[in-house]
Amino acid sequence: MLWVKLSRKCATMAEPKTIVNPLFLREDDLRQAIELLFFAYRDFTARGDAILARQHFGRAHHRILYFVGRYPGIPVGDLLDILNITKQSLSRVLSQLVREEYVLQKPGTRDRRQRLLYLTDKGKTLERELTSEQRMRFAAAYKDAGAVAVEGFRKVMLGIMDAKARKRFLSPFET
Amino acid sequence: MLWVKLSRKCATMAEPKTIVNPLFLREDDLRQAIELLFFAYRDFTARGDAILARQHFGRAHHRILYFVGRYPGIPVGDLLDILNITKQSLSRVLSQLVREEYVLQKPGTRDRRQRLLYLTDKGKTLERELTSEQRMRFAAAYKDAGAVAVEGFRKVMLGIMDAKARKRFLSPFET
DNA sequence: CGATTATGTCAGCACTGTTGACATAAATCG
DNA sequence: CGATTTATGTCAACAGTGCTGACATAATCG
Repeated sequence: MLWVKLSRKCATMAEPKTIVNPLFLREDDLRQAIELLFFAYRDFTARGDAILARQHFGRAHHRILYFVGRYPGIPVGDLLDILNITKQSLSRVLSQLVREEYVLQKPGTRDRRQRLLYLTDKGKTLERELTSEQRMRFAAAYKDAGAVAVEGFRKVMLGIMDAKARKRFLSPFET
Repeated sequence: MLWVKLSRKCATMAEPKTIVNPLFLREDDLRQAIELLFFAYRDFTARGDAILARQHFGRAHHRILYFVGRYPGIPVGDLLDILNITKQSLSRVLSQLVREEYVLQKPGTRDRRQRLLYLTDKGKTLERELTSEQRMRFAAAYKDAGAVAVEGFRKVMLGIMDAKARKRFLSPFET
């Protein structure tokens, strides 16, 4: 549309970056960082949302499928910690996934209060469909960017996360 | 909570990268990438959401304030392009911001159909409060990660974005 | 002038997150 | 054992955000 006019105003957005002093972070660099994250996340999630809409599902369904697939047998409480939402929010979506047989619940053996979560075959299929698009996206981006860039990406993302999440990410065996 | 137990199960997440199978490594790297983006975005937006909740606002309000602050005088259509939402979705939030005097609308001079958007002082204040937290987050992350990592982050994020958005980001003068 | 464009609005629906209240079963502690 | 805590679930209400569909106005354009 009026992207040309708009673009004139954001000329600084794409000026050649010859980063001289990393400690002197310009306002514009930080704005650009915010926008990179915004646009990347926006496009990263867009196709998954479209797939989910077919099933009358939303992004929350994908998140559950993803993390249950990632940690088969995960208790509900751990999932809540990962997602940082209330049990009521989780319950609505999770019970739907259980009812429609994407997710299976088994009582815990050590602690029989727990409901351990597993993907059914149906759940695995949908999870794969959703996540594979995102993996391909990262595979392409990683390949284009190169190993050094990937390590840089990792560092910056870890720096953006809260200390708690970063700690978990880096030393999962820690109490 | 049960993070210890969970952690046992996600051992692959942080195991030293000495595993031989290259296919497994690749899969795991990509999963890790997805999770880095998820956790970073989750924590990146959390504090802003809390601030917005005070004003009975949501993330959409922040996005409008942000981009109007970024491109003063932006027409509504351009904002729609940036946000990738429908005019109805935008309108609900934008008219609220206009009504409560965070955003000012002026008819365009060249094209009087357009409503050019500007932040009021009130809007600037709130935008600054919201964005400054995010800028500080990136400032700290960038500082810790170093210049090389920042460039890597940029590359990967650009690779994740859709080609259209990447093009705009990289060559804003292009038609 | 007729068609298109920029913008707005009303209505309805769906997903997702919140708070508050209440409930059950199992583990834990004194 | 009995009291308490923990893990989980559920009902209800409310708010924010995105969508579709339909309709409206004013300005621009050919």
